[in-house]
Order: sequence, then C-alpha cells, then structure tokens
Amino acid sequence: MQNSVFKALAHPARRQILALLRKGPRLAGDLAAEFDSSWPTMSRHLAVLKEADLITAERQGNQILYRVNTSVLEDAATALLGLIGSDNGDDDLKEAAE
Amino acid sequence: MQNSVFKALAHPARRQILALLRKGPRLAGDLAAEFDSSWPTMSRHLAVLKEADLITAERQGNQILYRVNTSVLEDAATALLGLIGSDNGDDDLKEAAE
DNA sequence: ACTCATATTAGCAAAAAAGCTAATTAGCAT
DNA sequence: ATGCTAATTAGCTTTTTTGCTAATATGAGT
Repeated sequence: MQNSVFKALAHPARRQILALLRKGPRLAGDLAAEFDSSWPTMSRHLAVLKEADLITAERQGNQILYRVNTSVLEDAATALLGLIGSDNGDDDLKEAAE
Repeated sequence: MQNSVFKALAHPARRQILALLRKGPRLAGDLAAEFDSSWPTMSRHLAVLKEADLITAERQGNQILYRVNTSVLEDAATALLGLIGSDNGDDDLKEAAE
C-alpha cells in the first residue's frame, strides 16, 4: 500500500537505511552498526521498511541480507511527481472531488 | 527541513489535500468540505503542510487561499530518486559510512 | 457595536510510533 | 546437547500524532 510506504519514509533513520542500501545489499548487523539506536530498534525499522516492501530480506546462514526494492521507491517518487503534474499522474493518490 | 516534509507526506489526508491543490489553489473551507474530518482537524493538516512548506497560505478577505509549493514537492521526489541512483543524489539524506 | 461566516488555536483524550531491556528464535560449530 | 553469534519478538514506557469539542480570532456586512 502507498500509505505504508510514505509512513515508512517518514522516519529519518529509515531513509538513511535506504541510503545505505542504495550502494548495495547489506547485512542487518552491519546496518545496525551504523546507527546509535539499539539493535532491536534497528530491527524494527527494518521490519517497517520490509512491510512497506521498500526492502527485501534474505537469510544467509546465520545472518540476514537486506536489499532495497527500487521499484517501490520509484513508485513513491512518481506519486510525488504526480502531485505536481498539470493534469495527470495520480494513479495512486486518488483525489476525492472536483 | 526534509524531515518535516516526509512526515507531512505520511498522512493520507494530507497527500489528498496536495492532490486537490495540484489542480489549482483552493480556499480552506472548500478543501475542508471534501473530507469527513472536522474542520479544525483539516485546519491542523493544513498547518502541518504549511510548516513543511509544502503549501502556502494567502488571506483573501474573509477566507484563506492555499496553494501547493511545487518546488518542495519536487525536492522530495528528487530525494527519493536519489535513494535509487547508482552513485549520486544524496544531497540531503547524508549516509553515515561505507 | 453586533452579527455572521471563515478559519485557527486551546485543551483534552485516544491511538500510533519510537525506543529501551529482556527474552526468544535461528543457524552454525564444537 | 551446548555454546556462540546474529537477529527478531515481547513487553513495557515515553513521546508524537491524530482528532474531537469548545473557545478565540479575523474580516465583512449591517
């Protein structure tokens, strides 16, 4: 859902996680090490991003590899751009009236 | 700040307000009439959007005309796109390490 | 000044989000 | 089975957000 995506993007730490992931897949612990928050807190941020389908998780033996889901991010950007365009682009935002 | 923009975008009603505003400036009351929420609630949504600089308000005698601030919306979209691009675009998101 | 319409601010209560510690699960190695 | 590391889930408290009603401001008209 579009809403969970924007909600996920609302937290700076989560946008930062995406920024890190942009450069390539990363292990959860590796990611967690970059932040001041506790590991469980990071885990929750990752869960929020995963629920929004902004990232995907893949078990690698002992650890978990996360990668960004580019297409969902693109869709979000497109939705924002659609809020600008003169008369089209609101595939998802659905306006209520006129 | 980028953060207040994404926070403002996190609420569906606010994205919908922007979608309405995309088609042209509108009066607060006109806008409020499109939603189920109470008028004060709408007023607060507008305040959040205004604080994020996503919209601007202009008094017109008795009423207040709101219009979308396209450039801020563009910046947000660009920031999202920057989360995708292969090696550039994080003007604002600031990654922590490598 | 009084009134009506438009809109915001105050003040509160309910719901959601954030973040911690402690406990648990998952997989691998000994 | 035990132990170790990696990561998540549980349970809790604090903070933030949402959304209401009531009260206040602002401007126009009479």
